[in-house]
Amino acid sequence: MKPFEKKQQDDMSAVFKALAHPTRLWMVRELMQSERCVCEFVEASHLDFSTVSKHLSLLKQAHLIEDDKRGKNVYYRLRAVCLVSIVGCLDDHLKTLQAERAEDRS
Amino acid sequence: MKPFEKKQQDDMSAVFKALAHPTRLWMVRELMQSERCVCEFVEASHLDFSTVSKHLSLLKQAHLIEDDKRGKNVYYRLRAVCLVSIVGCLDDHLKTLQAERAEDRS
DNA sequence: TTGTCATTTGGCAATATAACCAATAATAAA
DNA sequence: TTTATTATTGGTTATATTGCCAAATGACAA
Repeated sequence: MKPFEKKQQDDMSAVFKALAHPTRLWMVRELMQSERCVCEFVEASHLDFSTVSKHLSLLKQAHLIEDDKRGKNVYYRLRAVCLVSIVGCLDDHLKTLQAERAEDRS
Repeated sequence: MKPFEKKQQDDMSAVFKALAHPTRLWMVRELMQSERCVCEFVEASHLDFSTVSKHLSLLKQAHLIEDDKRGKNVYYRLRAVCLVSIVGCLDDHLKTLQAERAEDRS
């Protein structure tokens, strides 16, 4: 594998790693609706401010979201548009699996 | 969040977790080409048989691949067709980012 | 049956991740 | 300026993940 491909591979692993936590996946889904500030995530999740901030910064490092400070607040929004189709794709896949399991039981 | 949504969320996290390791991502890419038996992965990766087997079983648990034993060998193949578009999508996204960085440097 | 090959499973040590608290930074309001 | 608010960073502990080795399984061959 060429170094370029290797890097691409590692970058993509980082993307999946970023999405591999229920909290971060929930955050991405929220951002698919509209931008949110850190405090909104804190309020809705009942997690510590520091925990939320670290989750967001991980998503940012993976180039999936971006932030911008306005007034006292930091607002995050989706950067990788392809997330919408990826999550949609997997929702369908999981629904199909569930239907198959229901089928097997009947 | 309803219990059903919660489960869907956790299932999807499991999918991303399964994809979040360079070795497993490589395996998925290989399986996008054609089915492979465990020993082919072992040979190509220089990892221990047990390590390879565990990676594959993790992908299987996430319902992304399926296996079938023929003779002495166990063959794995892609189960989640949507992986092709997901990986393609992210390849494009990462290429775009790289192009942007090249742009910034010039 | 006995042996051999391909794979899986259990166990262990090294490393990575997640959550909290405390401390710090940056901005806005008083 | 001082204080309050919002967010990030550093540190610690608990938990999860990864990779290897050794042992167990399962199917075919002799």
